[in-house]
Amino acid sequence: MAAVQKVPDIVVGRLPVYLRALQVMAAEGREITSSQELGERLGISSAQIRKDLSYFGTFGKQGTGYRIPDLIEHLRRILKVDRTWDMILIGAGNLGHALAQYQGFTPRGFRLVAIFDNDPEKIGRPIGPHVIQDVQELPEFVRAHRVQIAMIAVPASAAQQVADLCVEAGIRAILNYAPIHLKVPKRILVQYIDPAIHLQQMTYYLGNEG
Amino acid sequence: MAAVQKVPDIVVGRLPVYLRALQVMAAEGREITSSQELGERLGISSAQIRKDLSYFGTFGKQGTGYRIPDLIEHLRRILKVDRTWDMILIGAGNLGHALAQYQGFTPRGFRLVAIFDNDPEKIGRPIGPHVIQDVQELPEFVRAHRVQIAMIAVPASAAQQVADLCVEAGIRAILNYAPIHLKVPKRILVQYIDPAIHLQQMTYYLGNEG
DNA sequence: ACGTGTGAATTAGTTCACAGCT
DNA sequence: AGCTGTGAACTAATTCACACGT
Repeated sequence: MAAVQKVPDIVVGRLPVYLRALQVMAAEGREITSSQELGERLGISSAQIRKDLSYFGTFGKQGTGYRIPDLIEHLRRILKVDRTWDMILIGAGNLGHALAQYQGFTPRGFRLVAIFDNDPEKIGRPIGPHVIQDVQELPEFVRAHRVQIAMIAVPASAAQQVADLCVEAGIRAILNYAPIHLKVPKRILVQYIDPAIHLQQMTYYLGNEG
Repeated sequence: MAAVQKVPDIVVGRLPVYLRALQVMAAEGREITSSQELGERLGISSAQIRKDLSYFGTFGKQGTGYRIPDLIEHLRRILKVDRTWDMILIGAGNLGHALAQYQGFTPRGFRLVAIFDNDPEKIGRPIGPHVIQDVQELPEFVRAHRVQIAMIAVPASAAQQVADLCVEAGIRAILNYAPIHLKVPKRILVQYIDPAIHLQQMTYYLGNEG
């Protein structure tokens, strides 16, 4: 069955996790896997994996399982990472530097094409292959290069303003590292990364001994 | 009603988000809010917020709403961040440096107490107030200081090994930045941060024009 | 004999809607 | 008049379990 019905967000959210695990298996030289094996690796039920995949098609072979390279290709196509997406980064602090140097984007479908900051001390300095640009140049850059994805790594106090600028410039998806909820039009996709949120989720379950 | 029934994980996962938003409001000088206002800020229904809070007690006043400082205190107590948790960091690369310098942990209940790496070039070097220690010293340090939380910021190839070492040393909660799923005993809490996963979730929804 | 794909059954999560307090 | 807290109603997600193809 093709993806005619709307796929639940929660299912879409698991696909990249499946893809990552499959790529690990491929790197191990594995050719075939099963929903059961994949589920065991990820702590997910095999039924869940089969059901999730069934929203998009039928990729396995009964009695055998899934050919890893094939399933990887299908997932890459479904997630649209069978191409490379340009991204910009705003914020050239410690986190910005780490993101700028991160080698993990390229093999997974993403490429950083520009870094912006508003600090005159930083503008013009190199980070890896890039030079920090004035955030004022962001709108023109985004329009000229048709960039759709931005990563925001500025302080909380500046994040909303930067987000507004991005949206105005035509950015359609934001990965926000600032610890605030962004107010953006519904059409804009936003994902949040905030380590303290994850840590606080865990401390709830940690005993009081600490 | 007190937290007698088991609280769903998904509810626990939202509490830190509520807390963060309330702290923003408090910083704005606000004293009172309502489930409706909070929900609008976060894109969540007011009923959801009231229901979530009802797992833990009744914190609001009918006709009025919630006193922000009080609700913050309740959430901090519920999440056990009304104290400071010691954390260690393994991996002193770009990301490790960013995490080591991050000012956002302290105000939210966390304190980095040690940084480890296995690279002889890095061991002994300072990062902010810390000195990078040999990962060999990790077990003794964790035991001596009763550290319960570790952040893993090493390459994927080393992450499982580091996680095993942490678990063996007595770590109970792991925030893993390496792009692999960790195999750990069920009693260990693990949270994952992987920007590519978030990006791939968004590209699913982005049109094909890019 | 094995593992997929999938309706059906079950469980979990969200929203409704309103009594009750301020 | 306004907003909480919460059972009840509803919707969503997960798991079950098995027919079917290899």
